Amino acid sequence: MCGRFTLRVSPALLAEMFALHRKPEFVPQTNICPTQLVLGVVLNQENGLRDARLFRWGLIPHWAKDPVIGASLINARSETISTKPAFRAAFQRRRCLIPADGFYEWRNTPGQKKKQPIWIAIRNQPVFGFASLWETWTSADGSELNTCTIITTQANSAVAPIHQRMPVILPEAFHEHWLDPLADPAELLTLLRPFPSEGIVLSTTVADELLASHGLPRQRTLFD
DNA sequence: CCAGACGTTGTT
DNA sequence: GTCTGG
DNA sequence: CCAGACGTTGTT
DNA sequence: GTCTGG
Repeated sequence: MCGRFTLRVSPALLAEMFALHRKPEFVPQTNICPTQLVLGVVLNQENGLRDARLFRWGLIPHWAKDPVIGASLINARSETISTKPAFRAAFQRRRCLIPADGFYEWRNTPGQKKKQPIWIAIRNQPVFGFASLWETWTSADGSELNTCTIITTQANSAVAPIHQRMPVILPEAFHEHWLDPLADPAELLTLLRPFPSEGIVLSTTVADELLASHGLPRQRTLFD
C-alpha cells in the first residue's frame, strides 16, 4: 500500500517534470500523511493545460454522508477500481498524478517488536507520479472538499520482501494517457502495474538524513 | 419495492 | 448516485 | 500509514 | 484489541 510519502523537490523542477502551466506552491515534506493536503496534477479541461491543485488525502465519494470514510480510502486497488462504487466515477472522469520522490513501507520483522520504516525511491528519477484519483465532496452546509486516493498494485520483487502491495508509479511516458479525459478505460487499466524492480532503491537510513538536511525535528512517529 | 452499503490494509 | 439483499 | 484514545447517563 | 484523528 502507500500510507506515507516524501516530496522534497523544488517547485521549479516539479513544474518542469510534470509540464505544469505554472510553478506550484508547496513546502518540501518528508512525512506526508493521510488527511493532509497533497499536491495533485490534473488536466484543466477548459484550456488543456496541466495544473497542480491541493487535495485532501483520503477520497470521499460524492455520495458519502459521513466524510470520515475518507480516512480509510487513502488507497484504491487497481484490480477493482473500475467497478467499486467508491472509485469508478473518479476512475472514469477524475484521474490525477500525485508527485512524490519516495514513499514508505513498514517491514514487520518476526521477533522485532516495532515495525521498521523503509524509504523507497526510483533510481535516476528525482520525482515521479503516483496514479491517483480525485473527487469533490459537498457537505451539508454546501462547502466543498477536494479529496484524492493513491492507486495500489501487487508489489514487485524488490518491494515484496517488505510489503505485499505498493503504489502504482506511472512512467513519464504514460502521464499524458492517464490524464486524457477521452482515454479508453480498458487501456488505462493496463497502465496500472508494478514499477520495474530494477529501478527500485531501498533505504533504512535515508529518512533520518532527509529530516536532518531540512533542519526538521526528528519525527517520533516514524523513527523512534 | 425499500434499506443499507458503498473501502483499504494487516492480522488472526 | 447506484447496486445488492431482503 | 502511525499515534493516541478507549465513558456513562438522561434529556432535548 | 480496535477505532479515530492527523
